[in-house]
Amino acid sequence: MLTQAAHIAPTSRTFHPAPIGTVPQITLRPLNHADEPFSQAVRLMGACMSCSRNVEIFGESEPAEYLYKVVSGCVRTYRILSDGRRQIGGFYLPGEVFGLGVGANHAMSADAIADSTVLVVKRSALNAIADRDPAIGRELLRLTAQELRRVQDRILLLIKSAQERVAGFLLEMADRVVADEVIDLPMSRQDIADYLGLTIETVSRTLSAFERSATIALPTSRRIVLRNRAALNRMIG
Amino acid sequence: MLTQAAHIAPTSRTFHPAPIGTVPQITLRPLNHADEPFSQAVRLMGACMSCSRNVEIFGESEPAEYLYKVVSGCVRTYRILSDGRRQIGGFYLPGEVFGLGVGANHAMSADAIADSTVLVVKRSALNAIADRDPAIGRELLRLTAQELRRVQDRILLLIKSAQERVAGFLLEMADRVVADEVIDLPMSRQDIADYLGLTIETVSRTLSAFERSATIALPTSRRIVLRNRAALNRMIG
DNA sequence: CGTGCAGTTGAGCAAATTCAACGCTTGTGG
DNA sequence: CCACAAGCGTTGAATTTGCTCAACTGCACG
Repeated sequence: MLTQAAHIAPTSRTFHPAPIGTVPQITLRPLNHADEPFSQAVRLMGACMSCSRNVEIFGESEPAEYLYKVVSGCVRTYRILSDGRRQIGGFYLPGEVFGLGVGANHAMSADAIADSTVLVVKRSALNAIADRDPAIGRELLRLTAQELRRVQDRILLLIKSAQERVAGFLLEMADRVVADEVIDLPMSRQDIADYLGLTIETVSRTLSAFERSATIALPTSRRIVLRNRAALNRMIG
Repeated sequence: MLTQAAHIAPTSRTFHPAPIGTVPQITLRPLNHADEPFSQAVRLMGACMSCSRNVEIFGESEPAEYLYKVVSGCVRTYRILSDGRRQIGGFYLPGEVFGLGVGANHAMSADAIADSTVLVVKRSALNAIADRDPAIGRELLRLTAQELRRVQDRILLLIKSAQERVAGFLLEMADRVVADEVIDLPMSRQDIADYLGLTIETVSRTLSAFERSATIALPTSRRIVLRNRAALNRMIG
């Protein structure tokens, strides 16, 4: 009886990773660990594709044939509950991998929050070379364990008060985008609310309270300036 | 500003997996997948140890040298927040593996809820043979991904109402213990509360309400009889 | 028999949700 | 170009939920 999922944009389910031909404006930026066997394999075997805002990348319980790496933009994973509530599994920024987890089917749906480009690589191909090169398997395991760790950290957030959740969210985002003081959020208030298990109103009120106490500034609703990071750190305990 | 961690038993930090000599009453029961390379390796290379109630198995941020598999009893993992609150990461029943996740150090502490026996296997040994046998690596990945999935499912619980959380917990436990109607919980109300991000009073009240509505019966406080599983399923949506 | 621990229950309170209204920006069509 | 609708975000008031504090029960153990 919490968030009311609100307005899920009618994502066009037309997109599928199969058509390799759709190579868009490839922004070849320096990928991190670009020289490792895993990243190498992803770059060699992966197809680069672009998807615009609100376009679905894969759907819950669809066969999980591919692994994805964000090149630019931002992707969210989510589940819709039967009563319409939505839970966001995570936000994925450039350089981050999503679609992890074994089992035949995806546990969540994924779509682009902003216009994005994504590297797509066939899971079976990755597994095949993992059998020959242990480094690939280790990297897959490392990524999965890192994702596990991140989700565990979020559980820690979800048992806390609204103020602590929002503070924790801001610090997490500041940590993940290179920006150190000014954060440009790619996601809406509704996304943040569904990520933190709060309502959009509570998120908004909490941010306003932070602004009143000079902890942050809100030049625009999506741009957040951390004025007093120490105060935020104190909140999350 | 939620749960108040309450009464963490003074776990004796004396225990460490190193002393292999401490082989206790080894209950050799049929392990699941006992013939697979992974389980085989764990059985061959693992040391069986017993630990009694409230004895710590490993501590948060200790070096993660070992992997553990519950043989009998029940283990919980947890983190203590700076303000004293406790978050339980998970309960591990016989046959289940804990201590997963890479990185040099553990993300959580672990201790025995009831007198337990646990198989302990050196991570480095497992990694060494994983480089030669891809099946080991795959199984490690599978277990980590399964753990990830379980944690994601719990996030879905944590964004819901107290009633939904408790109902979800009961159904999860019913699913994991072989018992189909009568569940004997190994954990206290405080453990359940810290697992679900609720207070002990709310858990107790919710269970009482379930009993009044004839959804469950409570012969003793730790024994729960599911009288109307459909009603519980309806609650979790 | 008293002490301590685990669990239950009640009353009051604080926090977050719900419902509702409003402001701002954007895009669209006349 | 303006009017208007739609989407997003903010704010206020009333309500609900779950927490805090406190008392009380049953049980095990010395």
